[in-house]
Amino acid sequence: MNIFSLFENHIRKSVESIDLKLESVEILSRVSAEPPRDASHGDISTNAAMVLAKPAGMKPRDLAEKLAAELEKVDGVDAINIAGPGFINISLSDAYWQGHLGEVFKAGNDFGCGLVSDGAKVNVEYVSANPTGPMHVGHCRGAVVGDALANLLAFAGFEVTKEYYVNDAGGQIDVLAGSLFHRYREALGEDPGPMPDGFYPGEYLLEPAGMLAEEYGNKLHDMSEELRIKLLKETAISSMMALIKRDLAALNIHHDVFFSERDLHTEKGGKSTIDSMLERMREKGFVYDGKLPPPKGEVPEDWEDREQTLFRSTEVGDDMDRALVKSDGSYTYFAADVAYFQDKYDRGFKRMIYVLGADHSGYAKRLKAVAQAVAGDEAQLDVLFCQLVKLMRDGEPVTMSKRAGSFVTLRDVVDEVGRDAVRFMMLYRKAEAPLDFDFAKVTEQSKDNPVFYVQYAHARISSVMRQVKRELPELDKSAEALAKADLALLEDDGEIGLVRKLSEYPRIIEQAARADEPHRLAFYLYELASELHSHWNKGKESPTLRFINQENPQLTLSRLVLLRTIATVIASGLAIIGVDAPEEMR
RNA sequence: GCACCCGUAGCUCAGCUGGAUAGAGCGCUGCCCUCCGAAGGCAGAGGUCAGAGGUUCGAAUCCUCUCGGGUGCGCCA
Repeated sequence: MNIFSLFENHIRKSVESIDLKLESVEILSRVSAEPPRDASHGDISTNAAMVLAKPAGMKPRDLAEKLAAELEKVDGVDAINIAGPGFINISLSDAYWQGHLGEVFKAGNDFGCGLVSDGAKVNVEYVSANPTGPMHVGHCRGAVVGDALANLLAFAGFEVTKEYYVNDAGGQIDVLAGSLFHRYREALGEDPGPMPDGFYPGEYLLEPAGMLAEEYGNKLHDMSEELRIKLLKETAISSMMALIKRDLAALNIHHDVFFSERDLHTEKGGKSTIDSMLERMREKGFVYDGKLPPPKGEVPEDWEDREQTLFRSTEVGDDMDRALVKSDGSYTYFAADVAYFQDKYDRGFKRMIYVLGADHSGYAKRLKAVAQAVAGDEAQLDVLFCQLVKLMRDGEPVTMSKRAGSFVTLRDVVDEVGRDAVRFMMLYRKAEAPLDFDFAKVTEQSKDNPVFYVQYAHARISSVMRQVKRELPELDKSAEALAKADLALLEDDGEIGLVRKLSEYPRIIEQAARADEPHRLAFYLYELASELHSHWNKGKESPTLRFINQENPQLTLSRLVLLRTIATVIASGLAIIGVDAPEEMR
């Protein structure tokens, strides 16, 4: 129920009925109906006359006149005026808006949902932090943006899978296992000396080390190296993933699939997933043996020029070909990536979204190249980059240094400022822009803090609901009674204005979902809250505008419908962002 | 050297995939509580949209170049 697309249809029909001589109908896709920036320009504005004037061989204003004559016949249209270079501004009657409010109220939580897709499968991969320790604050933004985007797409009608790629293979895991063994020996009372350079010194390995010591005693020393390392790796990884899942849960993030990189390397019937992927790619001509040019700019001292197995990614848009096999014969991370994408494609996804940190920006081209090589135009791969977050305290940057031990974990931040504030603030900025996150501001309860401001609007509505029970105990406020309320009683400009703002919600959802920009929703909610606060304060000067009117229970009932609908939309939007809609503020 | 992102009010940022007189918050100035939550609202001042070209009815938005800031750039993960 997006009234703007509804009117786009009305406009197209009007175009048909005046029988323009258009060479192609493609141009019609540029015709749009949108809310004018300036409210005095009416309720809906269209560029139709300006866009179509040239192909139709007419002057924009003449065409506008003709279209206006047609559009005037549309139900609910009160007045039409033509302005500027040829804008057609449509004003809708109060009755239209009152009727619209009724529909929105009836739609309830479904208002605005399912408008973009009919259940197409989308894979959103986010977080994917290495399982070598707890999550740090740098992971935070991608986690929130990815989660909100997944929620948004699901609301818009996609069948979304939230996925986490577990990098549980490669050298870092060897190091992690080594670090755990070190801690294990300590737990047994041995003295293995100081933790070697490059190992993971964090205290988070103490717990799994203790568990190993308790369960196995000193038996790990007696095991074959192969068996011991296997056990250490498995223990370390499951322990670290438990940590990470706990941290994510604190942010209310729950993935559907945890995809293990190790599985791609594991041989089944003598062949790993990567092996078979390479065969397929070799057949397609994307795999060859050759030499890579040395890196541009500063060439590393230990650069050696040698022949290796390469992926012909330049063929599909990348800047250079990429290595698939390391000098020791094992596969590169990139090889696993190709196999991973192949796997997603084989699982039936036509669209894969990767939410990555800005430090991976160089990765976009090769990922797109992978998608092109594997799936051609059958699948779409989008990369969403989240810029860095600068932590601030009292206007001063918080310095982070692992060496100095002032390393900020994601958990620290959530514990200090709360889940809602973290999630909202991470989305109150477009992802590609850097973000300052000030601890002081985010915990402040004032309009300086948008999280609070939006939640406050919801709480205020709840407050009216509580108050009306006291002031009008006799009034039937049940859902059935609300559904029957006479909405024609709502005729104040502020009230109609609020309905108008509500009508934009499906449009915002659509645009945000199509552009992969969940932050738009956060800004919309702020605007909606602002209109509510503004209208609320008018009731202070004009008591007749207060929501509760003792002398007029019927009017009160109608206003409760308006309030309830606003609360529903705020709660709906906040749920997508992943923030609570509280009944009261504390 | 190359790639990607950013540059909008004193500060932090929106700007609806090209629309009308570029908008919020903070800060500054002045107002509004006998009243559903003032944890709020109203009004005012504040702009060469980094700069220069181009595309067209129309550009903060698209293209090219320049300047400035950030991130990354061989078998790491």
